[in-house]
Amino acid sequence: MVTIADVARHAGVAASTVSYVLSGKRTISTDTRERVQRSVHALGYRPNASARALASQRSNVLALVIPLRTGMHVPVMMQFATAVVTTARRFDHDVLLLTADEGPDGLERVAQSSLVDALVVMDVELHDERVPVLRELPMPSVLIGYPDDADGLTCIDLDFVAAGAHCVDHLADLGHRSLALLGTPSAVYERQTGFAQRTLTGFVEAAERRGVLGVETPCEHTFDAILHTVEQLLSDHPDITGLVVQNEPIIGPLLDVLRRLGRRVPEDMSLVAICADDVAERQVPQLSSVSIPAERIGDQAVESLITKLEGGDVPGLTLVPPTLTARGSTCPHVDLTTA
Amino acid sequence: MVTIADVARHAGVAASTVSYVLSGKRTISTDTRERVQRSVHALGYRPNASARALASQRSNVLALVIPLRTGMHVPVMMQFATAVVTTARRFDHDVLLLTADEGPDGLERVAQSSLVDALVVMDVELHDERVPVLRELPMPSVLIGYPDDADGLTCIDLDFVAAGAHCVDHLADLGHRSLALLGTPSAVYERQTGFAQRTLTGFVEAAERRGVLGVETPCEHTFDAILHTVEQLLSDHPDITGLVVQNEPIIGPLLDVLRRLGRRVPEDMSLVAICADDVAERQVPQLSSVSIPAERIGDQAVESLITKLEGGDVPGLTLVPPTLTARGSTCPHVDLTTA
DNA sequence: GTGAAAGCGCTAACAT
DNA sequence: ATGTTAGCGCTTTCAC
Repeated sequence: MVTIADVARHAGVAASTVSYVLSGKRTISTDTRERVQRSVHALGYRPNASARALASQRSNVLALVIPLRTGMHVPVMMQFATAVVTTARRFDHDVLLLTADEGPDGLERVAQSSLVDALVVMDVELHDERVPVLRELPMPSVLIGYPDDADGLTCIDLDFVAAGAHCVDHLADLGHRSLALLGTPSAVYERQTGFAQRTLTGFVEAAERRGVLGVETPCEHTFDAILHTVEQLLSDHPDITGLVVQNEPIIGPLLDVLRRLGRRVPEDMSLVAICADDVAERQVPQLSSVSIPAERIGDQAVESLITKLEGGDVPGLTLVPPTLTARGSTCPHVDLTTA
Repeated sequence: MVTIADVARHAGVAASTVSYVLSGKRTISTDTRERVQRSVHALGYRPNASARALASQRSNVLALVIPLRTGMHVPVMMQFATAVVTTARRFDHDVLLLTADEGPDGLERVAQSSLVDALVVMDVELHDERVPVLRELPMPSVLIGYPDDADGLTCIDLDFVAAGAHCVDHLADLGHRSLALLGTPSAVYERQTGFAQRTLTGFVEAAERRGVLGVETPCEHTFDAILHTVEQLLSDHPDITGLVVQNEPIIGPLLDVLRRLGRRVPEDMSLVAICADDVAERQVPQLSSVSIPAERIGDQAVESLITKLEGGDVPGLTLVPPTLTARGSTCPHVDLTTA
């Protein structure tokens, strides 16, 4: 292994000079700088990460805590993780992957041991036991999603309230008067994950504001559950012509179910999904949807973290505005009673 | 920050004694050990990771290199990553996440700087430019998938040749005489990713061995492409009654296409998929499938790596045997010409 | 503009 | 069974 001392010797300078050439924290004469750079190249020198971290009190590593439960929003999570890594690299940082099942202790472990300089925590629940830990940690963190009490934290999330409302507005604009939200499995609501709750809030409020019927039901992932849920829904509320779906894995089967029940999309039933764009585009017909801008959120999270590491200020809560893309699964409602 | 010196002072011993209590590399009297452990607890001591790494020449971090292109086998990759992290933690290691777009340089960077002790590289192609780099790196690595020239490397993969053959055997056993393999998009074959090629090999060889027709076609992900591909296939080979699908995202739409073409599954067309179990189980009918044991492969990869780190020997190539689960999408072929 | 030297917090010989 | 000490390779004062 080639060390900084080897480079210094090769270039005929002191080790500290090599260090300063590399960090740029001191003005160096063009002559020495080039000589050092040549030596660095010639010897193939790579600074030792641990030595650097030990001396500088900075590991240049960020922790990314991802939920372990699979099946939730897997493709979105991947996009997100990819964005975090890519952006971290832009700022010369690496990413340590933690699964949420290590719990609060895991955060403490990597933080207290100075393995990482800062943390990105995904899938934050309304009453998340990691939140108090994060507050006490001697390093910055950014949460994706936000807890009930977000005081003193930095949180970034899609504005799910607005997302729910957008779906209602889109359908109401098209003349639909009776809408239903087909949500995540009830376990997700019970876990009090913020996003499901907040979408529901936006949906209900917007329905009220627009004066349309807005009913809501959770939905499990099995085909039978979907079939039963939809049948029940349509028998309880036969007037429903607009469906909002926030439950990525059921989207495919749901289209089957509607077909099987004799409801054409969009002629008999308009459908808006809250899901990744590529999922929406893969369906037949392509779905009108509010997409999850995972990449944008990931970028934002890392940028905020870097800002905080450099002593800068960032907003406590950043809500990324949702955008709705109209595709083939929604169309104007034809009111048969007045037509 | 509380250091090992603080703990030593608190317990009235030398710093090295604290170190040895923590590592267990020396026999310590019960008395001192307990005293030290109490001090560790009392002060909330956490060894500094960089200092430890610098002194011991071991970071206790593994690199996990995941493909950046999304949409391929995202859920499988997630399972895999999760398994790697979980198993790494069992061996007291952490996982640094790298995206494949850093290329060979990325591997060199984290290895040469001693950021990591070893690497797991996913999605290895037949002629992978990272392979020569890995060979020269001063640390162990494990590849998921395997390149053309696997000499001196440690590779783990599902036995895709056997997977392709299993599908043929299953269908041939049910009396089907004309089979087709609906493969990945042609770009995947062109990239020379091993798994697609090898499945094809197993499929073709088994078809020959069993004396049945075995044709093959790549398939893109759009609905129109699927429709067109299947129509073409059935018009070229009207006798086909058995389909093997290795292309996870098209599975849902494919069932639609068959329905639209008036082929019932399994009565008119038996279908075997090579995909994750949960995907197979979510379809209607549930699909007979060869699953990708991502968790098992991830475990295996980390275990091999740890063995190598400890100086142990591991096989150059580990092929995980595939298992076929028969579900509702395959049934015996009724030969109308002889019946 | 550059060098010398003192740590950063830990591990692992080398002592006893 | 435990203590002493010399690094690990780098950053960053302090000194000139």
